Amino acid sequence: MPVSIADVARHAGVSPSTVSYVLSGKRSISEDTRRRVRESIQVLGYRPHAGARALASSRSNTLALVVPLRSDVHVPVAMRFAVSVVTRARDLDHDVLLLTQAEGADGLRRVAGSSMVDAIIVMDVEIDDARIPVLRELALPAVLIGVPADTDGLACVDLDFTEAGRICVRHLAALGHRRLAFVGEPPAVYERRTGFAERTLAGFREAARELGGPAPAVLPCEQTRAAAERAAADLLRDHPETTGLVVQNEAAAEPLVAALRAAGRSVPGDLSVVAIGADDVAAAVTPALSSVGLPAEELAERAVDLAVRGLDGGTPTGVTLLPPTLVDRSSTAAPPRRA
Amino acid sequence: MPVSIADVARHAGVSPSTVSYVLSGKRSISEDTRRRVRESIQVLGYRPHAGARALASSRSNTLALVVPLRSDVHVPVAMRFAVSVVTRARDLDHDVLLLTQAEGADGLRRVAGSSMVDAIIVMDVEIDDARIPVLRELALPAVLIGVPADTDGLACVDLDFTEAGRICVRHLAALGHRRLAFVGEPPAVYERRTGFAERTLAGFREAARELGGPAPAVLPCEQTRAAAERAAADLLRDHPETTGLVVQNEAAAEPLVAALRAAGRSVPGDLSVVAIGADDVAAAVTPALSSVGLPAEELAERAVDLAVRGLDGGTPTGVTLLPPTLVDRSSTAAPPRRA
DNA sequence: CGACGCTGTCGAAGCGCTTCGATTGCGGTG
DNA sequence: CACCGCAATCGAAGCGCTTCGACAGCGTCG
Repeated sequence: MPVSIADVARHAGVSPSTVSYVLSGKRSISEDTRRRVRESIQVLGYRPHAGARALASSRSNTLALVVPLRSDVHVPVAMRFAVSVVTRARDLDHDVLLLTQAEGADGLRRVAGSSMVDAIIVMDVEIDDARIPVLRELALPAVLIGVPADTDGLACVDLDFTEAGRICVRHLAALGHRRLAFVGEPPAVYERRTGFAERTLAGFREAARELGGPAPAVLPCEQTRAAAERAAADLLRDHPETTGLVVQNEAAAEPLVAALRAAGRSVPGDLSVVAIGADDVAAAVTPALSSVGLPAEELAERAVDLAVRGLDGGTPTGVTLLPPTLVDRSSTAAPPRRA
Repeated sequence: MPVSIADVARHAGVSPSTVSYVLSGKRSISEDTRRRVRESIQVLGYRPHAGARALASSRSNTLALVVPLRSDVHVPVAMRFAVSVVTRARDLDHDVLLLTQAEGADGLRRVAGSSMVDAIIVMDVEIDDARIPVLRELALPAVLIGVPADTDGLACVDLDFTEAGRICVRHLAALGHRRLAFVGEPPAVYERRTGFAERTLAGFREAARELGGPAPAVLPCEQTRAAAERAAADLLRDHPETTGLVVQNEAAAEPLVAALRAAGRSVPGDLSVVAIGADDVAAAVTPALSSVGLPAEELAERAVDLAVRGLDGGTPTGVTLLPPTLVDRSSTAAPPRRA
């Protein structure tokens, strides 16, 4: 039942090495031979043995993907990344080994040490991530989706969240808003210093500062309906002057807006809202939220490309920040005129 | 940098085969030798080469996991399965290769044919799933999470959804409810005949029939807030006599109940609601919903166990149905007395 | 027209591991 | 005391593939 390269070679009347070269294209093979070999492969249903191949070529054609399993990351977004990574990897003839956060640094050492994978892609990176030093010592290409403090010797891909924060402020400012507020991720996300959250806030604050006026309110928020409702109440009570709101929290966006409207605030009549995150969730809110989308598919593709490309020509390095774009929907308008 | 078994053998003053036997435990080795070998492994930082091992032993110690990426499966639930599968696999010293639905039957053939994996676990199985025949011909252990029509030669693990449907009815009936309704998964889920949805409905209908009276209303429902609100409105308009409601749709449960309450119906005062699905989402609704939980972790564990155990002692076969349990929360009570 | 450089192919040497005899000392048995 | 069986170990033969060096044939150039 197991067809080997030798079987194919015999069937095609060539040597095993020729079959190998047909498959890899690393040496020129006559048109005729190539055809015969391909036919034999077809007829016999030959599939190269992945282990043997990895052994002989020291290439497994497999990528490791570390997915987060924290309760405070938005699962559908993480899943979009994961699926996009797999899809892109397959396009480049690679497979994906799934690791959980829980495996930690040891897991990385294990899969790298046993040559199971050619490169590692890590999601949900913290500013001072414990896995960074390990990744660096591993001598495998590593690509982070997210940007840590020290990016030396690593490849990082992310949305330019700092700019995303700024863009939201500028968009609101251009409409005339001066009193802004920010509803963000759960406190734990900031506490462990997750790159994207921290950077967004930095960009938001920086742009808000340039606007002048008092520092805007910033409210972290758990990913639950109840927390979002609480945030809405807090906002209306403690910062009633707010006319422009930026929300970075996929789970809270809808209930937050719903709560604001339930409290009698019109969006965007009284309060303009801009979201940062998955575009589909922003678009699904009533009213559809203007938003800076998270291009998960593109980020994932870039990450895979870097990982696979990195396999030849040295470990890839450097930070790739995708430019954010704000899609204008029906949740932003000029602020109400002062009474 | 790459330490091989020969290096370890030299360092420990034994032959490579002895090192191998220390690692595998397949032959008795003296306490003393074992210790020396272990030390050398430690000191040199040896990791067996996965490919070489797979080649020599025809065992990859890797499982393939096929995850669904349909828009109509609840992503967090799928993720819980996936993470649980990986976790359990690691406990049994296996890794997990991630395949997407999109890879389809060819993907299965590929990973099986190239000996990348020792077994395959498939989620989101349909009653007449196109992958079933492929799985059967593959001669690798295959474990399905879900139950197709023909389970010959396959191992299947699932919650007993038929019984889950019945239990909900019985629970409501015991409280005195006679007029029931069912809000289910998106229409597409039924159209492609996904096992769990179809079985739940069958159990529900069967138990409802035994209650006597007219056939209960069944409303499929997309996984959006708007759809859930529509379902609530439809229910109140077309089936106002309903006092007991069963919901199998993680995304719709909360908005559905919210809409019913917004329409002036008290839960459980006017309407009792039982959910089927992830326990955490049911518990998070206001009021917390009585529910039949989906034991994703346990199902995943069983699936992995079957897959790995199946590796020795022939392909595992047979259907394992976990008994459902209803957790009583605050969403069910006696129906209102007739006016 | 001999040397040269291609192109297309082959053979053989590994890659690092497992596993199947075979071998060597033992203590114990009859 | 010759013999047996068992525990502990070794050596060698692969597993299926890639890749390097050789080499045969052939058109070309000086």
